[in-house]
Amino acid sequence: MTSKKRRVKLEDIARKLNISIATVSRALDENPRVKLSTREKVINAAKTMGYMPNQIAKSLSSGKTNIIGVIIPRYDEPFFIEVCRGIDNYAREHNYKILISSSRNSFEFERENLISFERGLVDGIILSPTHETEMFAHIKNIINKGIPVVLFDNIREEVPGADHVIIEDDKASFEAVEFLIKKGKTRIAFIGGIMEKKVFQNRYKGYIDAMKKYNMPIHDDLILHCKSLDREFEDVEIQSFLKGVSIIPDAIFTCTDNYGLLTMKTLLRMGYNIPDDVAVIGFGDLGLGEVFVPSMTCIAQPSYEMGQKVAELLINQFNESNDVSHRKKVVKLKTQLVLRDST
Amino acid sequence: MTSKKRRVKLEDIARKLNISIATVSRALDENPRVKLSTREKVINAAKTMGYMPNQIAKSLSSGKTNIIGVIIPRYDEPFFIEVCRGIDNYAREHNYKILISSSRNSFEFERENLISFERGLVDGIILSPTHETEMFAHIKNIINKGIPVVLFDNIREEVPGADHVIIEDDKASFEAVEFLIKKGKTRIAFIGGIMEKKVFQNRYKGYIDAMKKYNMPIHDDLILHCKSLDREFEDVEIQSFLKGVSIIPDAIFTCTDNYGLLTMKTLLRMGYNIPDDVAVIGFGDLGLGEVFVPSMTCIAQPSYEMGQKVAELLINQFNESNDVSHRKKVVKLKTQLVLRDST
DNA sequence: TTAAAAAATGTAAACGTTTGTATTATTATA
DNA sequence: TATAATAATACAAACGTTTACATTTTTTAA
Repeated sequence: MTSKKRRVKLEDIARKLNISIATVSRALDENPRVKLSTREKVINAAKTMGYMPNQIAKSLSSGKTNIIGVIIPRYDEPFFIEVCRGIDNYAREHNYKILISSSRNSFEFERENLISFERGLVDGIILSPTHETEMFAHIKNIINKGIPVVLFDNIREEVPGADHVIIEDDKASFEAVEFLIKKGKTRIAFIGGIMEKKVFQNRYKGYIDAMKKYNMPIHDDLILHCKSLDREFEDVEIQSFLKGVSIIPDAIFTCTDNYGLLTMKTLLRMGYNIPDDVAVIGFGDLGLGEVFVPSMTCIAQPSYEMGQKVAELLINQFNESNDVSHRKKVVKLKTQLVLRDST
Repeated sequence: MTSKKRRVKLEDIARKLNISIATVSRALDENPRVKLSTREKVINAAKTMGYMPNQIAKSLSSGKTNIIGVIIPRYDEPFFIEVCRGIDNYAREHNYKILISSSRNSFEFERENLISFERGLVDGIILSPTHETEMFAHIKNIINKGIPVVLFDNIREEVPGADHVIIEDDKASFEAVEFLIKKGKTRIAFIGGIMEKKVFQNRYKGYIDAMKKYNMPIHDDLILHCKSLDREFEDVEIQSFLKGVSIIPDAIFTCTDNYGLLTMKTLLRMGYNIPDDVAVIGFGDLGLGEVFVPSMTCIAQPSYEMGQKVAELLINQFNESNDVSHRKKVVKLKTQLVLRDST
């Protein structure tokens, strides 16, 4: 039990059975070209000797690693985790593993991650660009090298040769705001995120569109574009917004579950009643909205399904001919307004 | 732009510059054995030709993949994500990537994942065993093959040859319950998880120890071992527990943030005042406790640090001599009781 | 019982690196 | 200016597979 236990490899089995490596390899593959009795001998020997194929050698030989690279802007956002869960699930069913890395909301990290994926470790890449990502050269580069790419969530610009999966953000928030208006709310505030993010642009657009359509006055005072990329500062920002607002809103449409929860928290602490004084809507619906008291009305985003879809598109690319020319599918996923006590 | 763009490899550079592959390889390594002028030529050529090293070939040749395999019981638990974030962070700083997979709370999946990691894809493994994991043969097996292993969180049995990182669960919950007692609470309920999980055993132990030490009556009626492994059913279980309880508790010690939040939610809906009627403590402190109204007192677990520690131990193992004999460090991390409005 | 066909196995190149050792080119030394 | 020492480079094996093609063995048919 002390010794240098070398991995057993095909050669060892071959030597033991006095046959060639090729035959061993084929036997373990259940290749009918090798006689049944030999196959059985090999499989037995492999088992008793504790053979485990070397994935790296396999990959080098086959040119496939069966690994999918995933780049998300951050880990501490349930949305991304949920998407990853969806990816993982679909991928595993199709015999792929996923290698996740975070770009930490930084374009530079995103680029680095992408480059590190260029080294042949992954068969394809799933990427959710950061808000800083304005240039797409690094992505196009990867695609030009023939590596399949699927983008999701925050897509500022369609990248030729990649597939895209997005949510109908504008439509979703339009509907949410419309719902508030129809409830009779007239002073509807908006809390969104950095406008560098396409998703926040779209959610803002939906808000504005709905307000305009119903001829509601739009007060700049009632609009906050949260700049923080960090839980703690989001809280600070929202608090000071709510405390400093000149007109008291009777509803607040919020672009994130977390914004929604923070908003409700602050409102409650300030002594407002939800939903009677102020109604609140969140975006995402990743579990917490249901637990809060009062529970939070949310736009439910199909995050898990998004992950599955994204993985499906990528794996389809693997199986397509390498004809890059006519890819670029854009899949839009639908949301749903889930009504709860906060409205 | 149509064509089969083959990856450029060392050979291509070598041919172009009319030198040997070995020299190219060494030049790119900045190996002083190759003349400075040659090095520069090679590096330039590599850049202009768009050379990217092939990670797989490198790994095969070097016997190192620089990938760490991580197995967690589930994705949708902020604790595990936070640990992964810690691992990822430390790993990246030391030039490792992480490959996460979920055992989905199933021993069988855990085993499968472990086996798939035996195929040489990862240099070492970080594992948090599921509650179903009673046998450790599969882990010992891996260790016997010389693959470094670090275990964390839910460790039922110390595995020789592996490092362990745990939290002082019993101590933490003892302190929390003691705190409640000193606050004058007398009917302290306990809500924990499946007793197959060591962490829940320990947290229960801490509760019992504290109650005994202060001669508090222990009512079985006030104790719930939640069996669900699923958010939705946790809610159902806790609700029916709270609604069916014969004595109204004046405090509830809870073994999870989520249990705590669900408890608070149900109590509030039932019309109780927190903390005046009932105080509540959660375990974990992964962000939500702060947002809830009232905010939740929690035992703060150093999850991120746990991840870092675990990664550190693994990477240390990589650098040690392969002398398996005297490994098996057990690192215990401290918790902290964070006081908020729910107590 | 032998030639042809089919089945089983073997040989060797390939995947893209790294690296120990051998070889060649350059410089220093006498 | 020949030679020893050193610097620079090249050769080839190794990492553990897969697989096209070659070879050997077995079976079939005449």
